Amino acid sequence: MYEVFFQALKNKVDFSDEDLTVIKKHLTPKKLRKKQYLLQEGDVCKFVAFVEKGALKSYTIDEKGTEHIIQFALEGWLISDLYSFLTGEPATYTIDAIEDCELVLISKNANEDLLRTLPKYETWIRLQITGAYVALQKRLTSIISLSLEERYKSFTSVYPQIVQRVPQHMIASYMGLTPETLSRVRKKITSRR
Amino acid sequence: MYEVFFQALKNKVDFSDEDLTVIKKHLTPKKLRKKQYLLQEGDVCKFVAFVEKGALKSYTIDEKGTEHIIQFALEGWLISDLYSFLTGEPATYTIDAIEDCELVLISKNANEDLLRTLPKYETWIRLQITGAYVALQKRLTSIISLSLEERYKSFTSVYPQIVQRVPQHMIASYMGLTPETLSRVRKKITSRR
DNA sequence: ATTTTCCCTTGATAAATATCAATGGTATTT
DNA sequence: AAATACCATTGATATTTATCAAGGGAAAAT
Repeated sequence: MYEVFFQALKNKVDFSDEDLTVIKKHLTPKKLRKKQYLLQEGDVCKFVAFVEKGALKSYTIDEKGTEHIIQFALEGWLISDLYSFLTGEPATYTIDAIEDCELVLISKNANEDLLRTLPKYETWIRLQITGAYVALQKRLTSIISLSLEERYKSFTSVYPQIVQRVPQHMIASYMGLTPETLSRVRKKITSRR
Repeated sequence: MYEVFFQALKNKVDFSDEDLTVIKKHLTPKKLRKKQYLLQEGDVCKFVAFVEKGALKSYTIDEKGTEHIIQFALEGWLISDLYSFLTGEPATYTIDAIEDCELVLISKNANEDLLRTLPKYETWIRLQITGAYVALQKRLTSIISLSLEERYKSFTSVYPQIVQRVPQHMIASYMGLTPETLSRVRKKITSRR
């Protein structure tokens, strides 16, 4: 249990076995069936979730009922509504399972305890969030500076696992497109080979 | 000197006077005239810059020579090419001054020393990057889920200082639009009042 | 085995946005 | 004070993307 999570911890920071034991005490495992909610918009987000297995997405729904995907999370990734988690405000995102999932939840209390008592945990969190920030900035850069075709190619080369496991209409949503437009972009790309 | 920076430090974390003295030793002041470069694409980014005074932008330039603005930074904000700073790879962004600037530079060595020796500094950095991540995620959300009009309104209400101090064509670039389109969006909004 | 649901594609058309060109205003430089 | 550079706006047109509608195939449910 928690194998993927512990591996992720050790990859970045040199935790001792005692550190890991302490961390373990603060974790809660959770399984989720495909299509189940992890978080619903309007609820307060009380955890950060680490994905041991499976795939999830976070998204908003607009007035028309259209889903706009903010983030995917596969094995080894963290997912949460960070703003809600940090402030206690109602979540603006919904999170649900694209596949059956095994998660490791870090509650607000657990997070605060670990930050207070285990400096290495804070280092790990800092590295995680820094990596997430850099990745998000790259995504934004590609949105405002590349053509659709280039964006899609870049996406498939950076996240081939997502392309394989997630339906295309979700990738379209993640890119801010309609499924029809993404289908046409893909056609153009493949017809050119 | 460094007043704004120290205020930003104290706002988030309870630094002692000794802490601040230690930090001060690691800082380098820098002034920049309007239009001067702080960082050029291709160079390695060797610092994180805190803005004491003035305004800067980071951006990429595409094959056509068009500038795509990734970030603005006003007083109290940090700006850098974080990926280049962390990895030592050549920067993908250029940073230059929109107004005359007074900056506080934190070099790579300074950053590493402070992280190693001053846990509170790590906490401050973690809080900064977390805030930046949340803000970036909001920007992304508005790009993929709002109409142009709503996005511009949201931008002006979140960043009124930027609207006042930065030419509109730069805001258009930041939004991924042509100046003409932004001008028309603005016209629509104002004509409706 | 059949039905149902989900997903992707395609076509026709509408709407949004970019491009190109021109103008006038304002600030800055000379 | 004149000249220059910078900036925002507007119009005409082209391009891109969304919308609406339909169909077919594969997977999942019954």
